Amino acid sequence: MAGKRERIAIRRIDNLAARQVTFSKRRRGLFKKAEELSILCDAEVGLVVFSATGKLFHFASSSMNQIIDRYDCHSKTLQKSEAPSQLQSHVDDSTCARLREELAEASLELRQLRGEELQRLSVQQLQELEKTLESGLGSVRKTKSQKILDEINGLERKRMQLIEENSRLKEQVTRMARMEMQLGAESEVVYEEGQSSESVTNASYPRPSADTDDGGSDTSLRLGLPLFSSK
Amino acid sequence: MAGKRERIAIRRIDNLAARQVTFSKRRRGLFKKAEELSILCDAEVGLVVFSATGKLFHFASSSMNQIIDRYDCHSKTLQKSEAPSQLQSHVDDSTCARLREELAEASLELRQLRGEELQRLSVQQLQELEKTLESGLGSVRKTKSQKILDEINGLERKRMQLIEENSRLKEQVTRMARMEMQLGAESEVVYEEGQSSESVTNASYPRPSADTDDGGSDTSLRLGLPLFSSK
DNA sequence: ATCTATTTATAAGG
DNA sequence: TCCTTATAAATAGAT
Repeated sequence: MAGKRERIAIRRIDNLAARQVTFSKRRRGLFKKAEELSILCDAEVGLVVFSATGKLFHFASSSMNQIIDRYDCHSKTLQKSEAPSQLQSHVDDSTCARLREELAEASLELRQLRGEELQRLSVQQLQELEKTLESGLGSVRKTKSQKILDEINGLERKRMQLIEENSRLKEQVTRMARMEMQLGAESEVVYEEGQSSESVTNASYPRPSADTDDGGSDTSLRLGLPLFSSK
Repeated sequence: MAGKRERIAIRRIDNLAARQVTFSKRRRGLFKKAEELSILCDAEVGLVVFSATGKLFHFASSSMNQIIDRYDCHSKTLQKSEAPSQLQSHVDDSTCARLREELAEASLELRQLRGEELQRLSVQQLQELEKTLESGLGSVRKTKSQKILDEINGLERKRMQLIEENSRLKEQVTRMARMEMQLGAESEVVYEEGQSSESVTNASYPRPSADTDDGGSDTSLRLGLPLFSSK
């Protein structure tokens, strides 16, 4: 009886009648969902649709003008020092429009690089996009590896410095212990000795020499884990 | 294991967390459907959503400004005489500055996705960039494959149509040749015969019937070669 | 974010 | 356009 429904590809429907039928069905669905979103989630939603034949359909959870204004000024974060001189600010109506265009274009490119809105692109364009992404990915991975190696080397260097400092300290402790020993008969005071050669604490004995650690001894570098995620 | 789903009433969701979760889910769905409608039905679609927290989300099949302009035109019905007062231009410097900022930001992001200016990024940020690129690349490849298959199918269909037309033409030629033969004694004129069944030219013999090719017989589809570059 | 049971949207056909 | 039905897609609720 009824149609065996099939999945359809998202590309322009060639048959005019079918396109119009689909347009009304999906338009209704879209407007319904727009309204539901605004109600369920307390969001402000504005939706404008022009059919291929030029007919206008629109929905606004509040008023369309209000939404358009809010969209236009979205981050007019500035109360700003209003220079009320209309002479100056009027210069750039067209500049503004051009900026908007450029921004729209850049945003589209960004979305496409992120894998969105690809349907209208030709195979040729997709090919270019793919090449761009591959090359970008290559650079990113190379840079990341380099940075990771740098950080590892940095850590290694610090570790070495600490080991050195550590032995110096141990030597010093030993020397002092010997001195105490010689005076021991008089004062009966003995210092404890011994620490694993790997553990370093900021012992409160007088510092043996100048600070050999340039830029503070912060050894907790934050790596963007997990390292080496995949190939 | 998973939730027994229940139908929900369409009214504001009271629980904040639930409202936010629903917002992101439904927002994605709505935007997807908006894009699909614009592509499937060749419609111009503009969608603006402000979350309850004031965040802006938007989609435009062409450019939002264009859509807003077209919307304004329709709703006003009035071309009207421009009030030439300087108060007219409501786009001020702060908007312009904001646009410039956004554009700069978008440009930087674009360059970084393309693998430039990565040095100042942390390993963490590079990691994120890498993930974004990988996912974008996946989408692009998927879309490209689909388009290539579409084009192949289209070509195959056209080829079939041409083969059919070809046989019709050959038949016609044969028929005409026979007729000439019968008249041959008188006029001594003979038409040549024969073409490989694969080759089709626009023979200048009278066309056998109406044009069966809707939308022109352009069979030279441009594929973005090389196809199937890599996985 | 991920998973499923369910609801919802919708393609195909009258 | 509306109706019907089978099926694809979205998503509520839970993890």
